Amino acid sequence: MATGRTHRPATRSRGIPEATVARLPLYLRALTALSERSVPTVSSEELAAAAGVNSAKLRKDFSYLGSYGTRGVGYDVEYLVYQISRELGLTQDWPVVIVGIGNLGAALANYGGFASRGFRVAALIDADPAMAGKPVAGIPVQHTDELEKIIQDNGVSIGVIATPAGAAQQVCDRLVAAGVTSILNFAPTVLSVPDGVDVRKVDLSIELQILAFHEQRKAGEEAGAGTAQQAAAARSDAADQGPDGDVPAVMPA
Amino acid sequence: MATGRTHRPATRSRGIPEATVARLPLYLRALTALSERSVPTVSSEELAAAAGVNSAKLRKDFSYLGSYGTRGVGYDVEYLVYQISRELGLTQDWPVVIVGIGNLGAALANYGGFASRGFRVAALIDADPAMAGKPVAGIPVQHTDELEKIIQDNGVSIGVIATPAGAAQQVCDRLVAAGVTSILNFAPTVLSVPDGVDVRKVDLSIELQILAFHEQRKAGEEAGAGTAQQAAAARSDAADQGPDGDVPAVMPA
DNA sequence: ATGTCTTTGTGAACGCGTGCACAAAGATGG
DNA sequence: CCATCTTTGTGCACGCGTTCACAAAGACAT
Repeated sequence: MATGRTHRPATRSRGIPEATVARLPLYLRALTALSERSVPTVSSEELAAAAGVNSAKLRKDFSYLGSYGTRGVGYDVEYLVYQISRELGLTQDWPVVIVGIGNLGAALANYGGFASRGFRVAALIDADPAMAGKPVAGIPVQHTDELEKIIQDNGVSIGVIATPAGAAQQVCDRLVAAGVTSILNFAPTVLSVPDGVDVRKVDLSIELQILAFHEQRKAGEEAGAGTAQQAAAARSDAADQGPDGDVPAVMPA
Repeated sequence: MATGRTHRPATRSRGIPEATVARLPLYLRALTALSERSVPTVSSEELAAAAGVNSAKLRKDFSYLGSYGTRGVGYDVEYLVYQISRELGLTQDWPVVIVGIGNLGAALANYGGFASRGFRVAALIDADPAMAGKPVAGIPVQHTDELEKIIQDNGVSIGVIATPAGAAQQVCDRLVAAGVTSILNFAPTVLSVPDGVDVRKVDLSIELQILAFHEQRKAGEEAGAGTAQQAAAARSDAADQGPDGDVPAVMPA
């Protein structure tokens, strides 16, 4: 998972476990798809399959929200969509600012998934004066000097940081000081924030490294057991070392 | 955290817990920074602070790798950088393909964090014939027809999917069939893959929804207890409803 | 050599999350 | 109204991950 929770150790928020909260958006997506196909009801088994989870887990997750199902029938799709939306706070409008309009920031601004669920890009902010006024995704970029004013005028409580790592903590501090209490961080840094502020991070590099670990392990197992050579054979230059073999100390920067 | 593990239920890979693997890149980043500042050794306490984790957790994590510390002194930075790099498989080259060169795909291609740790963008692939040959981040985009050939010629085992949701499963199937065994999925879909293939997903929309949940909870608590009005007051139009109040059924699409 | 001080490595307890398996609930048909 | 069948909701047990707390290990000074 490309995400990590910081702070809020594992406090059940009003009885709903954190792990369940993280799955609600998944259920909601599957349910929305069913709703668009005008499917009236769905069983836990079907919905679980669509969301890629265990059906018992799904039922237990829903049980935290209340008893919204009908035994022998399943769940009412529309009703469940509404209940989950409400639980996640998606029935209200969430203005969001994106700070750092580089390649990634621009991509995020253009991302459709933002607007679709109650999230509205209230402003794009960048430190480069040359960017100021230039429209990205139809929204003019504003300079960092305006940050505090933008946050306050728009009542923004969610900020997205897409700056270089070096600027992230500073931007974070300013966002928090201006009233932001939830931060989605794309910069490869550990942000420190005061109590009561939620930070979630998305880190491409970490995800790739985790994949590489498992990939290496697979390659090692293949080499160890005599089976399944095809993948190992296809790889050309992969420096066929054992998983534990001591290799010359060539380290990436 | 914008990531979720699919498959591989919780199998310790050669004794190293999954949770530990997910933190190793964090430690590595902190250690690399220390290394650049020529710091020779570091204590578990200092390093833990830099990585944003508990020091006991860090020590236990390192204990899975072996006994690399010196009691009374701490850990040798250079040695630890090397050991973790090796454990994560970063001492070898990992060619990666990015499929779907839209806004996000292009941003990923331009992302510096790729190249820095042994990951090399071997090819960019897009279904749009008009994109073919056009250079993005200095690499010419190739058409989807070439996918299988590219994978095999370059020995690619890690694929990044940045296509629209509708195309993701199909692209995934082709990647897997061609030999890819690790996938980083940015498309908002649940991918189904055969055993032995790892999928990690990065989903902006899910992260925002989780933040919204906690944000809503915070607002509710504030309203409930009579304290800390300043944040609630700053918010202008935020539809000041209780956390449980029944509201008119206005749902986002 | 001996004592002191720092810091690691880990045994043990605890809590969260997961999944099984089943009883309860309701729909449906006769 | 009763029997049957489907599907929910949940009690329970298990395992992973986290954290505490401390003994063991080594550095360093005397």
